[in-house]
Amino acid sequence: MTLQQNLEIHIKQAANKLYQADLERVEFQATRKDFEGDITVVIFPMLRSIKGNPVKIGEEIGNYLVENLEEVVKFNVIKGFLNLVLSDAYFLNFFNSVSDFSVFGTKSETSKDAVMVEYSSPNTNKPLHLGHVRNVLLGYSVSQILKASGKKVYKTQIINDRGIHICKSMLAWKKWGNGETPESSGLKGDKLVGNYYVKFDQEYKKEIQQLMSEGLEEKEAKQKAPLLLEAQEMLRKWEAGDPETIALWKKMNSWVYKGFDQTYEAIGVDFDVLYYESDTYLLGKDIIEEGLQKEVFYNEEDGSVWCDLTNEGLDKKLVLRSDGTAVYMTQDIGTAVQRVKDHPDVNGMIYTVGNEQDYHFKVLFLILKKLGYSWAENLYHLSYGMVDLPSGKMKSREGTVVDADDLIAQMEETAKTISEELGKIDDFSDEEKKKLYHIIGLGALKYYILKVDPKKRILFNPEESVDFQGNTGPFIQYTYARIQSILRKAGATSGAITSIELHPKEKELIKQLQLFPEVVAQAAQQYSPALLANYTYDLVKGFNSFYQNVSILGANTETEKRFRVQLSDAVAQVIKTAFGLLGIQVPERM
RNA sequence: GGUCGCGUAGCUCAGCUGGAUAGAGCAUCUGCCUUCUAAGCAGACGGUCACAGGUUCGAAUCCUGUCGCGAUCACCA
Repeated sequence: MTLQQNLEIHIKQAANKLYQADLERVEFQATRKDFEGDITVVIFPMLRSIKGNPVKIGEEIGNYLVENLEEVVKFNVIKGFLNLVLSDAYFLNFFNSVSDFSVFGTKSETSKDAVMVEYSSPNTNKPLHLGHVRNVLLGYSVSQILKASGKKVYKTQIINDRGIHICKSMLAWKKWGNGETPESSGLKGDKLVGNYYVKFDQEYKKEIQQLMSEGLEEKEAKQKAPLLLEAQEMLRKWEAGDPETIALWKKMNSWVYKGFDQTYEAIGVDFDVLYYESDTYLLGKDIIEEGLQKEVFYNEEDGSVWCDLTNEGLDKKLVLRSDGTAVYMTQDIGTAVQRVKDHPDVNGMIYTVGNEQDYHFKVLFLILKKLGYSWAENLYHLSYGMVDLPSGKMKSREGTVVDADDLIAQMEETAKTISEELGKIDDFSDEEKKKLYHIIGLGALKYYILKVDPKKRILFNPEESVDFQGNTGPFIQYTYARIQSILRKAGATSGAITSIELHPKEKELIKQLQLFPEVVAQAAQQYSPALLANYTYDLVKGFNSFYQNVSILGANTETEKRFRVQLSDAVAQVIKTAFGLLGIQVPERM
C-alpha cells in the first residue's frame, strides 16, 4: 500500500469519527516549496460533506493523523491546505525498500498483447532530415517507454519505396548520372539519390518555364512537361515488372538503404519489423469487398467505393477508385490488417506521423472500427508538429532542409569545442573522445526535441543551434558523470542505513525518486517522452543543489557518507534509466 | 468557408483530469572554484497566462465567442 492510500483511509476514518461524514475521495498534492511539509491534503472539496471552517477541519484531521499514523510527525494548516510533515523513517524505509535502483520504475514482465509502433517511414528518394529526426526520436522513445511499462512492442517502419517520386530520381540518374555510384563518387547512397531528385525538379521546372513561354497555362505545362511524362511511363514499366526498370530500382534503393542504416545507427534507433510499400500497395482491396458486403462501404454509380462518415461528423471518404485501383486509404487499411496477420499478438498500433495527417488517421481508425476489428479500439496516432526553419517550411526538392547527418555532425562538433575548452578529458584516447562527443552531441539534440510537447511545432534555428547549458541533455549527462566520479572515489558503501537524520536536500531527492514509477506509467499512458524529460531535469536540479550544498565524501560520520553515496548512486541509476527511455546515453566521464 | 491544433516572461518551454503568491532554462546583472567535475550552485531582474464573457468557494487549466498563427478538407501519397 502506498502512503497516499494509507493516508486516504485514515483521513476517511477521521472524517467519519469527527464529523460522521463519508468522504468519496481525498485530494492530495505536493506541498509547495514555500511551506513546510511533504504532502498536502486539500480540505476544500471536503466542505461538500463536512460543514465548517476549513482551517479548523484541517487542524482536527491533522491532529488525528499525527496521533494515529507514525509516518506523520507534524502538520500545519494554511487556508484550506493541510500540510503534513512525514518522518525521516518513512523516507528511509522507502529508500531501503528498493532493492535495485537500476531497474526501479520499470517492469520486466511483458503482457501477452503486443503493440506495434510505426515510425520514420521514409521515402527512398532523399536523405533523412530534421523532420524525420523528430519522428524517429518520438517513435523510438515511446517504444522504449511502453516496454518499460510492461508492454510487448514491435518497432516497425513502412518504407515508401515505390511511386512517381521514386521514378523521378531514377529517371534523373539515368539521364544525367553517367553511371555515378556511391563508390565512384564517395557519396552516401541516400545523398546521391537525393541529388538526382533535386536535379529532376530543376530540369522539370525549366521545362515548365519553356512550355509557359510557348503559351501554355501553368497547370497544363506541369502536366505536359516531357520529363513528367517520362517519369509516369517509368512508373508504368515498374508496375508491369519491366526487368530493366526493376533492376535500376533495386540498385538505387539499395544505395539508399545503406545510407539510411548509417543514419539510423548514428541516431541510435532500430526496428524489429520492416514493411515495404512495394509489397503492401496492392493490399486492402479484398477488405473493401468485405466492407461492401458488411455494408460499411457503398458503391457509387461509376463503380468507385466510399465510406459514409457523415454520421460521425466527417465527410464521405473514397476507399477505391472507379477504375478499381487503390488509394492511400485502401493501402493503409490493408497494411493494418496484414500486420495483425503477421503478428497475431498485436492488439494495438501507434502511428508516428506528422499532424498534417490528423484527418487521415481519424478516418482510418474509424473505418477499421466499423469493419469490426477488435484491435481497432487500440489505435493511436502519435501526431507531432512540423519542424520549421526561420525561412519557412523545409522542402527537399528545393534543398532547404536540415540534413540529419549534417546536423548530427554539427552537434558533435559543438560538443568537441566545449569539451576541449574545458579540458577535463585530455587523457582520453582519440577513439574515446570521438565516442564522447557523439554521446553528448546527440544527447543535446535528442533532449532538445523530446522535451517539448509533440503537438507543438518546433521552430529550429540552425544559426543559434542547440544549447548545452541549463535545461539540456548535456546538463543531465554532466550530472551523471559527476556522480560516477564520486562513486569511483567512494569505494564500497553497501548496507542499508536505517536510522539517520535526513538533510532537507536528501529528503527532497528521495521524494523525487519516489515519483519515478508513476512518471513512467504516465508517460506510457500519454505517449509522452516530454514527461520523462521534465522529470529527469527536476531530479538532476535537485541533485546538483544537494551536491553544492552538502559534502558527500566529506560527511561528518561514516554512516552519513555511506548514505549520501548510496543516494547519489540511486539518482544516477534513475537518470540512466530515464535517459534510456528517451534513447539518450550517459557518459561515465565528461 | 468547415474541421483540428496551437497562443504562458525579450527568446525557448513546463504547468492544463480546476486549488496556495503562475515555474524553469537562455539572455542581462550579483556573488561562489587552495575542498567530491563551475557543462555547476546561490540570488536579482523579468508576466494583463492572446482578448471578452460564463461556470465555481476557487480558472493559465473547464465552457462559449472573438482575434492571431499553423495544418487539413483530392479518384495525390
